Amino acid sequence: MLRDAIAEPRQEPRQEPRQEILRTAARLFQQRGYDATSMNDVAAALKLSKGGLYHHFESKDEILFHIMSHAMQITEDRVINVVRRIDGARVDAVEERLRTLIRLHIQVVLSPEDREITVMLHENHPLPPALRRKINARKKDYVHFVENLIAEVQRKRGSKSPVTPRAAAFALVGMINWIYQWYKPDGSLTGEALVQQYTDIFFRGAVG
Amino acid sequence: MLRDAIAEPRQEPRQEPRQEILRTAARLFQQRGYDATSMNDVAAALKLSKGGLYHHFESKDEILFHIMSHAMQITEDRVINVVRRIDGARVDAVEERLRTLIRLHIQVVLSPEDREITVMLHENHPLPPALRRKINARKKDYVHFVENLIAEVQRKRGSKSPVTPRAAAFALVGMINWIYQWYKPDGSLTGEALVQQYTDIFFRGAVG
Amino acid sequence: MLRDAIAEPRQEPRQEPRQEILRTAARLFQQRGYDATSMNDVAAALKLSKGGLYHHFESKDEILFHIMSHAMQITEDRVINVVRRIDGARVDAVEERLRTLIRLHIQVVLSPEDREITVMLHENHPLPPALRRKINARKKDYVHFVENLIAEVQRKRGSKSPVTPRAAAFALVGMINWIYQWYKPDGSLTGEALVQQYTDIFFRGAVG
Amino acid sequence: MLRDAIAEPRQEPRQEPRQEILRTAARLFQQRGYDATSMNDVAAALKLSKGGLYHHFESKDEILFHIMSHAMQITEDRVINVVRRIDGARVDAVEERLRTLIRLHIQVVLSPEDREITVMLHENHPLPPALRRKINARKKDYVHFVENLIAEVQRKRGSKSPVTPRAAAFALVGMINWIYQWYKPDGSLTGEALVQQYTDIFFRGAVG
DNA sequence: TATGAATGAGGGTTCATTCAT
DNA sequence: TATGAATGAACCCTCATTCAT
Repeated sequence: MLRDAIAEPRQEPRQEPRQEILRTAARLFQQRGYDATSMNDVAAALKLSKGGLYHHFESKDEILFHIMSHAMQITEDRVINVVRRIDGARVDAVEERLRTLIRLHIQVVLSPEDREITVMLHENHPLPPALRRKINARKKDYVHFVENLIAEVQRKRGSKSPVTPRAAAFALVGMINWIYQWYKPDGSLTGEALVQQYTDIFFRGAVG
Repeated sequence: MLRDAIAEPRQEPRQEPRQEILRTAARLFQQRGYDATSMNDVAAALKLSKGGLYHHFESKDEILFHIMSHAMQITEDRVINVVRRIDGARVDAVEERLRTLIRLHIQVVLSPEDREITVMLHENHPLPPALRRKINARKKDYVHFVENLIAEVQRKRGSKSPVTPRAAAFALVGMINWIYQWYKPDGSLTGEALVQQYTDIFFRGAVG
Repeated sequence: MLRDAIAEPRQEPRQEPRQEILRTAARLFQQRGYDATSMNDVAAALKLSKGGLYHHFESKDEILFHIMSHAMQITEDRVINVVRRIDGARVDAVEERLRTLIRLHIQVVLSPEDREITVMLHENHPLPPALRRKINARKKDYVHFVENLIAEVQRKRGSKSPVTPRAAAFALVGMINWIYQWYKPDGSLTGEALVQQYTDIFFRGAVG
Repeated sequence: MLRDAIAEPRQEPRQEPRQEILRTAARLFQQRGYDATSMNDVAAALKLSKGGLYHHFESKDEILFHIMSHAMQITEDRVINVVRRIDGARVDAVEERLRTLIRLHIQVVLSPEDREITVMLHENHPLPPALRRKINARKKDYVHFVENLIAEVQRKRGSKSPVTPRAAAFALVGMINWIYQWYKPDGSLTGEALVQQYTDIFFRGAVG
């Protein structure tokens, strides 16, 4: 133990090249699709040989899994953890939490540097079952978090809405996640406008 | 002989085999993903040789394209055309149109026998650009139809909502289309419940 | 016997469709090459189904063989038989025979309606050995005929040329057959000019 | 170890495998024809997997193109460049150039180790248009070289022959290139005899 | 005769992965 | 670590041929 710490200070593989591979692979997977992207493509984009790639990741599956894990991590860090930190003592804190979640979730989906999000949203099929289950569990946790938050807001508001938090959570997550299917950053709709629109729709309906 | 002559009055030029191929292919594409399904798989599922498959379709791409076209056709037939037929003279006809659209769109997405819908929603990447553009044009038309319908409802209601029909249309279509990603037919949420929940959310918000 | 002749007056397959198939196939084989032309291509060009084609010919090989046979027939009819008919009694008849052979052979190679010639010259490989041997025998006979003719001319002229009739025959046949590789009908060199040039070259050399 | 270090001073970046592939492929293409030779055949002859073959060449087309390029290179190196080096000052140098060209060209066609020559002469069809144009340009250059040489000889000789250098060049090239269609190395006609025969025919005619 | 459906073998090519160097 | 060569399975597709109708 001690010997290891001294004699081999850097036993674990360096993290930077792995990160760069994941970033590049995520970009390619997003642009062309996972199946249409070969390990050759990834290696070439990194100016690396195919063999070199396999020194960092055991398989293409593993790369996809790490991209998805990273995407979940980003979501948890930049949405859930931030929302959790909002002070619950204030009177309208709960509602602010929900509004913040909507805003942050949309920002994550729109963030152009986070290609892994789109990959996570789209590439469910190729992942081997065992790994898919892991990702799905985290996705489910996310929806649960949203569901609980919605329930809290309804409670705080004394809402008599027939809408169940569960369905509301799926609706919210669905309308936000679907954004990657149609949103063009150079279109007329800015990210901020989208946040306000979707917040309004979710809180007050679209035709009120 | 005579029996045949009576029972099968004429051997009309068979369009069926194409339909059966599309049905089977759609099922496999939905289950395993387009890229993960080989023409061999499709042929085997049809108890046909690979070569026999190519007697009916020129390429795997073409099959995918026809599946997607068919999915759009279903959507247009079973949602748009039905909605259009609702009598516009009645005082609340416009709102009923929108409610009907939500219901029918959800039913189409949930319909277990229409595998092509899911394929259309998911498999954008593999389609060659020229064919993809055709499908995308029809998808865009659909969203426009929804957008116009929402605008009408807002007008009829004298809505002062800051929500634009465009954003509302994307939100609605997104939350419905996303259903295929999580819905389990054997779960606790029935299709009809889902319709009511989503309608409420869209008309009055989720926490009102 | 008698019965046959009466009851089935046209026992043998009609010849016309076979001829048309051969003509069309020869054109396609010449344009695209034998291997690059599928039976489908041939059938389509004839506005015939693939199955229909096989009622007239047993195999693609057989078509190629008949094309080549026909090409040999043309050569024999339009070159050898004509040359043979030139009256041998006249004093310079032998030399005229050779000049005529050169002219007719070139005309056959250049004849735009006789696609089978080019096919015969080019497509040796695809023919099955047994059939190839048949064609090759006739090709050999042709060269022999040329060789004998050249020998006669040399004898009549009392030539002391060291050139053997055999080599001369190959040279003559080679330079004429090769024409299909480079000749463009719309170029500056007319067929008649080519005849005169090649005749001169063969009789008196190219730089005399 | 030490032995190795001495015997094989350095493992230079291997260009050999490509050369060996081209050599083997040329042999097979010549024997069976390009279309009748599969990549499997080539790989098997090299004791290589099909996939391994594609490590060195991108496509079958590319292999054919390189074979043909190499054939043209051989022709240019062993015929044109040698002929060009013949001293032009001597009085009969021009005629010697032409005689040398005939000899060297024939030797190239007869050379049993240069299979690519035959392939280049025969396999025009399979090459994609873009590549075919490149090869054809070099072929044309060759004929032009021959044409110019013939013109020079005629000039030097003060020839009054009606034979144009252009037609003479085609005739010469044709009769030589055609050799591959009939020549048997084990026949009675030696290469050297063939050279003398063809030279005589071309300079003085076959029946003079 | 003619058709259209079907077959089965094989075509060229791709690709994730392995491994000696 | 990194490379380049190699593998072997699979992929989409083509094609000569057959056969029931």
